[in-house]
Amino acid sequence: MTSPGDLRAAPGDPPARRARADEAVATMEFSSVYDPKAVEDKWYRFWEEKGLFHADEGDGREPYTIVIPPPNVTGSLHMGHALNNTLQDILTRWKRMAGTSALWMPGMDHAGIATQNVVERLLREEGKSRDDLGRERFVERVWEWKAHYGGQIQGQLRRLGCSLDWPRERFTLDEGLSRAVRKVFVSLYEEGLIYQGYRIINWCPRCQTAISDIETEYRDLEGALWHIRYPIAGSKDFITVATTRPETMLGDTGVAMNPADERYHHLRGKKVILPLMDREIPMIEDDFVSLEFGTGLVKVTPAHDPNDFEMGVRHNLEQINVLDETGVINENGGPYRGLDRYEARERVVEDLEKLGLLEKKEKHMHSVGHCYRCHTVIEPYLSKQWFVKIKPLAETAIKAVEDGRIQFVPKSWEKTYYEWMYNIRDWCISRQLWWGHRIPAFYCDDCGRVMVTMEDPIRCDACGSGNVRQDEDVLDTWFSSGLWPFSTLGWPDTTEALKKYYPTSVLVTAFDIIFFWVARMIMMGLKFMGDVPFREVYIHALIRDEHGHKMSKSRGNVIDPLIMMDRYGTDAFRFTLAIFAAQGRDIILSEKRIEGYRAFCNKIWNATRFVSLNLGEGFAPREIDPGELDHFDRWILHRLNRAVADVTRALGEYRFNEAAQVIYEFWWHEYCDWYLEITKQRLYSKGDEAATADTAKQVLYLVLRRSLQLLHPFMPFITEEIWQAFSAPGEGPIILSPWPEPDARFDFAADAEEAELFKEVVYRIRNIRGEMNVPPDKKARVIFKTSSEGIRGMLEREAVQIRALARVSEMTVDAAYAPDKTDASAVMPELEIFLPLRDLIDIDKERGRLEKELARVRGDLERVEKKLGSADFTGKAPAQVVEKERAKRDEYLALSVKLAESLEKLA
RNA sequence: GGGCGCUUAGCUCAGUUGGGAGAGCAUCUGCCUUACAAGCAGAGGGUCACUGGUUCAAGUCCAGUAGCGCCCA
Repeated sequence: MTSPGDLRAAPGDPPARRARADEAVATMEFSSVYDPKAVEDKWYRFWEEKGLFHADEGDGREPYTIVIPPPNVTGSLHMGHALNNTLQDILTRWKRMAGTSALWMPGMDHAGIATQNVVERLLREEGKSRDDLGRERFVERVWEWKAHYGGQIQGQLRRLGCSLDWPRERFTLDEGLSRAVRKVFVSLYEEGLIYQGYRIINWCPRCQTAISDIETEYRDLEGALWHIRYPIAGSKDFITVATTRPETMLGDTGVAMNPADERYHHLRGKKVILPLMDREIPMIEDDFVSLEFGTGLVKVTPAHDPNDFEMGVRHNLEQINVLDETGVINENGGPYRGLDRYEARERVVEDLEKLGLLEKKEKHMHSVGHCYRCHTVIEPYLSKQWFVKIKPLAETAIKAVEDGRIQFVPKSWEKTYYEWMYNIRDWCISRQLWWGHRIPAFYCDDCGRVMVTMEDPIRCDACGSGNVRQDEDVLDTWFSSGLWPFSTLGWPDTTEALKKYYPTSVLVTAFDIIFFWVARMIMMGLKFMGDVPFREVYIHALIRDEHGHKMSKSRGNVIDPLIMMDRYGTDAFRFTLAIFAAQGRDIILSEKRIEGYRAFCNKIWNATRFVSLNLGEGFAPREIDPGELDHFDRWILHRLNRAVADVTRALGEYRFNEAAQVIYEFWWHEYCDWYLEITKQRLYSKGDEAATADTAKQVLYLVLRRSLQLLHPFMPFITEEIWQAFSAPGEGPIILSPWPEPDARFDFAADAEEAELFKEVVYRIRNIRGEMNVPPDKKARVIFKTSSEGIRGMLEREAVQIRALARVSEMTVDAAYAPDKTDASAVMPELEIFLPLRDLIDIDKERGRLEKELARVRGDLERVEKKLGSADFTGKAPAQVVEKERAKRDEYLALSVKLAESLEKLA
């Protein structure tokens, strides 16, 4: 076994290292159909075992870093992951080949709520609850679960071919990252940026924890608006309030009106009687109350609504919490105690109706918050929680994007980022869970002192009491993910890795976690590293179903990436994702498309098979001397240069679809369709062409190798398989081979143009044959009529190729040819092509063909002449554009004249 | 209610300083041509959602309308 050091090129190696001359390439038998299953596992193991994904902080190369958006430990690979990680792998493999120290940092997220839910569900199946086990035993149980069932996604990422530096893998709950979390918490607390407070938070009664604002998803639901009468104290009159949540009235401590609302001025300073509870509550006046909505009077429940909470604080109203953590009415709810919130709603409404206090019930659409984890309806709930004071952090984070230290690609996402950052509210970070980083706050039971420290205190630092206990809550999982770009590199220690690889180069993610994650990493990175966590943020598409909905299990609209990989091979799947990944648009994936790119894999495979069969035993690659190249060699090498430049540029701009498209086009429609076909004459024939056979082999081999390299980031497996099955001694694996660069010796623009003319000639003859239904075995005679010396030279020189590719038996060039009535014809600039078809010709068909062509050309001519006839155009358009139009006119004119002549002969 | 995006061939989608409408799949025709039938050669198919504006010139820039979707409240 070779060690990684041997496979890896030294930093000073020339970029275009080639195999030494005179050494024969290894060849192998290729089957006629590519079988992905036979190669994928093999090469992944090879790369991983040899440590080829490893980036070495001491290698002296330029760093290139990507940190993986850590998947949940409970997660398994879905389409979003597949796209996200394919794109990161493309970038990483590209940059690794391009000679940088490319680090792709792997890891996972402990996913507090999700993981705890999974384990609690398992316990329930055993008839137990987490309380039966107790905190310590429960957390142990979660670790056990993780050891056995967690992290399935890692195997799936390997399956996808991800070149992650696995030995560096981190987990948000491991020792080092926990130390980072604690350090951040303690410093923010000491700075006053973390505080504890009583607030209305979003409470999930099922998960029984607080969640943050952004973890709450709003959905429009049809509910009801109940109009309820509250008697005015000391009067027979009553007022009417409207509410969507009647059960909360049990906690009402006031009724509010807008001070400008003249309808209700008679109520100023009055009190009303809260029905069912028989509590006297005050009327208050507050600008918040809308004059238009409902009756213009609103019940105020400070403990169960964020706006009411604010009003309650302004007017010094009592806060009465009527719910417990499970969403059941508590002792403050009087006779309704013990009822679930929805049962209580029904009972309250029934009772009001009996009392004649229910005025009416209307249908009402409103937006209701749901838990993003379990989709339970969120309860706005008053409780004591920990918060991050976010404004000061957000300000620096906004600046970092404004001044360009961080750039979003596509740029339009910056607006979304600003929008959120300007309106950001304090972040509730405490969760009433057991699985996570326990909040490092300690309370003295004797004096009430709160201590937030790096080391667990044994006694109170104020009164010396030993009755010290730690806060029961854990931190929001995103608190630790926010530190990911530096905590994974060793922070708070100053490691070599941290010095070399921070700031990271780019963060690749979908827009749906810009708020959850991207913004928080920026804030935390700037705060604790003093520098941005990444220089660019590439926001890619979301994969949606055919209706434009996000794919999700509950919708049942998922396409399973693992099944796609099984069915079509990983390379075809990855390539499809890449070619779909256009900027700024979501992806609606179709399986047909994956199938199409499986055919591309097969095409590559068979092209290789062709080359392999034809190079022959003992083929040895050597330096190519530009002087030995014929026009087609020059054409394909020129096109290769273009492809290399285009792919490199596109990748640099995160235009994955463009890069993939260029490679596809080059491989299939240039290399396979034309160059391979052209070399056949040179490889097989015994004529003059045979003299250039060796050159053709060298070019076939060189272009194949470079094309494989271009394709490698997209299709890692098939390219490595072919590369190694078919390489010269001393050449390392493709994954470490140097990224191709355009070779200035191979810029042959003029030859390329001539080759395009040749292709057009072949196409025209094929077109006639196809339209006239001339069977392939029927070879045709062709006469070329031209007075151009250049064209004549090309035709004569490439006679063998034209005969082969257009299936021509005999061809002549004759400037004075007088066509026969039974000739089919085609017209090109400065060239006419005639095929004497004799009895094969269908005169009507030929006439139809020419008429169609003539109509097209005349249409073009008309358009151009109209343009040129306008003084505005000739006067105002750039001279270059006008000149181009004139040239077009001359061409169309010539073509139309000749077509008309041909038609006349048929008459 | 506020913001953003989309509307191009039957389907899924490209189209980056405004200057010749494209790909894959599907359809039709002819071919098992010794790399590949997961293939080869050829063909048909679009008022670039609609209306107006800017411009010599608009799929591309601007405004409005309609439909669809997303995010936030």
